[in-house]
Formats: sequence, C-alpha cells, structure tokens
Amino acid sequence: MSKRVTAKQVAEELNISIMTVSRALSGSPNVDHRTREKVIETARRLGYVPNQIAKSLALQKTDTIGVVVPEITHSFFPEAIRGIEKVTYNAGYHLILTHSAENAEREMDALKTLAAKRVDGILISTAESVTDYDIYSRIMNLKIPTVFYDRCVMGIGASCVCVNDKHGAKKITEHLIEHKYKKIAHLSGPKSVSIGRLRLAGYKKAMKDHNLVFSEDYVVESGFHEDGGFRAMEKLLDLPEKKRPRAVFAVNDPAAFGAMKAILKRGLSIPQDIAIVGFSDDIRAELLPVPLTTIRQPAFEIGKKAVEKLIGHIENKEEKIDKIIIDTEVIIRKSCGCN
Amino acid sequence: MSKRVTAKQVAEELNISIMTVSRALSGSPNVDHRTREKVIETARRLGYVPNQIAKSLALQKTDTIGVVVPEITHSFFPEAIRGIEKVTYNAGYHLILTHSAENAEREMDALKTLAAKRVDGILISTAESVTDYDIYSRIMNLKIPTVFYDRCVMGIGASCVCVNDKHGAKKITEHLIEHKYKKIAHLSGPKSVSIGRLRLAGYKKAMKDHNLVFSEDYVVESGFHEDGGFRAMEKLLDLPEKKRPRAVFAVNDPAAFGAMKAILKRGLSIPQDIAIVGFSDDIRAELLPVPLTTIRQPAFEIGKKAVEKLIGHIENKEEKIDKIIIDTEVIIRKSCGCN
DNA sequence: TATAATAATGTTAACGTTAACATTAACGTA
DNA sequence: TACGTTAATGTTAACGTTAACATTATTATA
Repeated sequence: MSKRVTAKQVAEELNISIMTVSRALSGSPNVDHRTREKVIETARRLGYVPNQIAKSLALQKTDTIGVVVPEITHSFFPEAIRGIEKVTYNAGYHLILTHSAENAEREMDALKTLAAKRVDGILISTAESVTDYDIYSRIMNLKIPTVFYDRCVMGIGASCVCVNDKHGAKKITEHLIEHKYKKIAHLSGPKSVSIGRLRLAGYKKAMKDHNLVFSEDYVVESGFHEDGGFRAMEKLLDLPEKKRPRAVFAVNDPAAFGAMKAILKRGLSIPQDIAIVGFSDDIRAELLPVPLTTIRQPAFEIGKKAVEKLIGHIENKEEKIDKIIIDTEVIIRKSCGCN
Repeated sequence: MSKRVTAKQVAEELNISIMTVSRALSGSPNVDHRTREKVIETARRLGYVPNQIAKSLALQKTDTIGVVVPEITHSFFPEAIRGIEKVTYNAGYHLILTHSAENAEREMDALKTLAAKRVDGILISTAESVTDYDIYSRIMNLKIPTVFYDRCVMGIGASCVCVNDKHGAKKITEHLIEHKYKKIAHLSGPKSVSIGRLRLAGYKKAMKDHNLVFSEDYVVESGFHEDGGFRAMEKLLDLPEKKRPRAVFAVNDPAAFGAMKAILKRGLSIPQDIAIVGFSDDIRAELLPVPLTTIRQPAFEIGKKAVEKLIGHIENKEEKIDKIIIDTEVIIRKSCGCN
C-alpha cells in the first residue's frame, strides 16, 4: 500500500476542511453545489481514491462478504460463486474468497482470517475432513452473520441453503430400483458433512421402502472427489462376483466419474454390467461417453439464495434463522440403463 | 461488523497497556514470558480476534491481493484461481475476488474497488469488451503493483504472464494444414484483447507460411463464449457451399463448442465435413462426442506464476517488469480429423 | 432591520492497531 | 552503594475516514 492522495490533500488544495470534502464526495446534502463541483474536480485531478480501509474502521462496516469454498474445480462451486457474486455486486458488497481445499485446518484458518478482516458476513460450505463443529460455534459467538450453503451444519443457529439431499438421493435410488436392480451400492461422503449423511439416509430410505436388503458392505465411503470414487468403486469390484453390486449411487458426480473409470478399467461396461448414477449434474456429466444420470442441483440459485439470506441477516437483526431448501430434479441420461 | 473484543479490553482485564498486549500477541521480543502467557490466555478467554482493518490502516498494508476474473464458468479461470490461491495462501496473503463478467464497465468498477480497498497488488485478465486502456494506466499511476495474466495489456509497464498465443495458434493451424485442408477459417476474439490479436496473428502466419490464401471472409469475430462461437460459425455456414471452410480454428474452446453445435445443427459432421480445433483445453474438451483437438494452456501454472511475480513486485521494489511466457502443447484428439 | 431558521462549513473525537520514543524495573559490576 | 545496562512496560501520535456536535454564513420572515 503506497503513499496515496488523501482527503486531506484535496481539502488543502481547496482551503476547506476535510469534512467538506468527505461530504461533497459522499453525496450528502448541505454542501454548496459549487463547492461540491470543485471538490469532485480536484479529487479527480489529484487522483484521489477514498480509502475504504479507513472508512471501514470508522463505520465499523466493511461491505464485504467472506466466502469459504471447499473446492474450486468441481463445477458446482464456480457456478455457486457466480450466483453469489451476482447478488453481492448488485447489493454493493464485495467478496473475499477463501479456499479450504477440503481441509479442516485450512477452513479454520480461513474463518479466522475472515473474522479478522471483519467481513460483514460469512458464507460457508464445510470441508470434507471436518469432524469438529467447535470453530463454527466460535464464529457464531462472534456474532458474525453466517449462512451455510450446500454443505450445512444445523442446530448452531445459522441459516442454511441446500437442496433436499435426502429426498433427491431417495428419488434417484428409486430410479435405479425401477430398473429392477436389487443389489444397489452407495459411494458415500463423510458422515461429518451434512450432504454425506443425508444422501446416505435417502439411499437407505429408498432401499427400505422397497424391501431391498441394505448391507453395510454396500456403503463405501468415497468422499467427494474423483480419486476417492475410483478407490471406493475398486473395493466394490473386489467383492466376489456374486456379491458385486448391479448398480451404484455415488454421493456426487466427481465420485461417480472416478467410479466409472474403475468400472471401465475392469473391462466392465456401463450400464450393462453396472449402472451408475450421481448427484450434482456437473458440467461434464452429459458429455461422458455414457452420459451420467444424476440429480440437478441448481448451484447458481443456491449461491444466490444463500447471499440473499446472508444480506438479510446483515442488514436486519430480526431476520429469521432459516433452512432454505431448493428443489432438485432427476436428470435421466444413459448411465442408469435408460434406453 | 458488530461490537467485538479489542486489545484494550484484554489490556484492562490484566491492568497492562494495550501496547504490551499487542507485543505479546505479535510475538515481539522483550515481553516477559509470564506476561505473554497471561495475555494469550486472556485473549483466548475473551474471544479476542485482532482487527485486521485497524492493523492495515496503521501499517499501510493489507496483505491482500485483488483478482479480476472476466468469467468464472470456463474451466480455465477456476483452475487459474486455484493456482493463484495456492501461492497466495502460502505467502500469507488473502484474496479479494472480483468478476467483470466480460464487461468493461464492471471491470473498471472492480479496479476502483480494489484500489479503494488498498489491496497490495492486482491480478487482472482483461474483459472481452474492453476497448480503452485508460483505466489500466490509472491503476499504474496509483502505483499499485499489477500483473496481467492470460489476457494482457502490454506496454504500460505491468508484468504479464501468458502463453505464447501466437506460436500456439500457428502450431494448431499448421496441424490443420497438415491434414491438407486449404480453406481454413478462424473464429476470432476481439482485437482489443491480447489473446484475440495474437491468436489471429498466429493463424495468419501459418496460412502465409504455407502459401494458403488468407481471406477476410474467413475471419469472423466470435468472442470467447459459446453463444458467440455458435453465431460466428453460422455465418461461415451461410457462405455458398463452394466457399464454405473445410476447417476452423476457434479462438478458444468455449467458442469451439458453440461452433460445433452450429455445425451439427446443420446436419454436417465433424470432422468429415468440417474439422475444428480450439485453444485452452477446457475440462469438457476431451469428453465431447467428438473430442476436441486443442492447445493446452496450463491454467494452474499461469495463475501460480502470475501471483509469484506479483508478490515479487509487492515485496521488492526492484523486481523487474517482465513478460513471462508459458509453453503450450498441442493436444490431438478427433475433431481435427486424426484417426 | 432585527431575528429566527436554515444552509454551509468547521472541529473534535472515535474506530483499533502499531511505530517510535519515553519511562520504569531489574540486574550486574565497579 | 551507586551507576550503567538492558529488559519490560508505558505513552503518544499516526493511519484516513465519518458521526456528532459547534460554529458561521445566508436567507426568509416578522
């Protein structure tokens, strides 16, 4: 941060007080229009750029929202960021982006940074490796308005915007059941992450409702990424052929991509040997050799709704803590066995 | 930004001065270890989070880097951000993300915001619709260290990190020429954006070097997005059949995706009727029904190198203004006509 | 014209931190 | 014991802005 023109210099140039400069530039009334024009002209001429840092300190408001993203490659998040950015911009807020890289420690670090930077509010989607919710309570104790998006922590008094994960998982599992598959496995997310738990619950519910055997062997934790999906699928493929699942529901699309690679690597075909479905409708899902049947999760809208709620909390103390659930849609493609 | 615990309160709790608290927490020497322990303990107990805003104002340093992204969906940028984020984090800087949405006005706005927020440096990739470089000079005048990445503005005294666009464009055009195509068209980016100009230049050079006719009819401005690619390709397809190009080099992959749609929509096939190649190696390129031959642009590395250079400029006044060029690689797939 | 009302401008203090200088305490040495 | 040295802590001012109150100039009204 180099030496820069300040309001003081503009004021001295015109032999007026700093306050008049401040008023003239911030458009407050009770400033002579000739004075205002002179100030604006001089500010321009000297290249004055108001110091937002000083302003934030004085006003105790940064007009900034901090976002924690667990990951940036999976198309869900860029798309969610786009939604977040759009609303943020229109509402006159700025965005500080932090990346937890699915790592609980980095996430904690990110939250501390955002708290230190005195952001007006925080949007967070929890990291895969999180096991301890203590840090979230600490943020809540600091009274920083916080909204969880997609991967939520409930019951700590924060709003949250997500899709109906359990219901979506149930629907897509039921789609597999309609195909008459009996042996249906699930590549699951970690239990500590909401969407991991809920999608597993939806899968279990579907199995139970249709009187299908639920076996712990058929739930393998893959996490949210391609490599985990690959490894988890390999475990399933290592089962004796009689026990091998006929269909797989992966916790999200990247995990499904990894699983598909594992299946193809064994020389098996999709969906003839093993059907597979995902969750999220990643940008790549429809482009695969065997397009992936999945659940569409409207990322842009999740981002949008999440900031809207957050800005509500920031600007209005009375804003209610809410759980906003956004509808999903089953996107039928080929990997499930449909024509 | 709500009322928060300050160093003053920690100091009062212990009946010591604010300065001792500051020293104890920032790890400076000459603090009695018992005092330091007490301070740390009390700070923890009271939930003290240092105010970075106040610190920034006092130190005239924000430890923050501002990034301007023209677009967030094209996989190049998330990947570049990942690279940027990694280095930034390790070097102890934070990231403010702004999005120009390919819009010159929003870009200007973003730059003003970053200047106002007194970021220590700026990373920028210019928006598609930019025609006027004045704003960049203004930023340079403010002496904010700035590095351009991917889409650069040269000659205004800023470093820049990009790929050898001209050379890459020439190589991939030559690949089309090796296929014996004569009528090769180019879907171009805007002339005001470096990569638009340079890739066009590479295309022209290749045509000239191989004594192929270069015709202005064969250069249609598509911009960097799918919809523009679609429309530009339609124009080419509207040419009388005899004049219709046999191959197309699109300025980037998204434009190529749009063009492919236009081709298929006319009932033509790729590459049998029209071959097509892109530039960037978008995550989707290899997944298409006809995988796209393209130039790989190492986005992560571009991001990484760009921040490294920027941090150099921030921390060392003597850092040289540089143009860093990163190698590209031709990725041969099917859309060019290879087996 | 005097006076009240209002518009325009100015002054002071505050936001929370750190650098720079100032003071006090603790300790060793002559 | 006195004195110098160093370690520990304290005080002041500064960073650049705005809110709140204070003052001065201008205009309207009786």
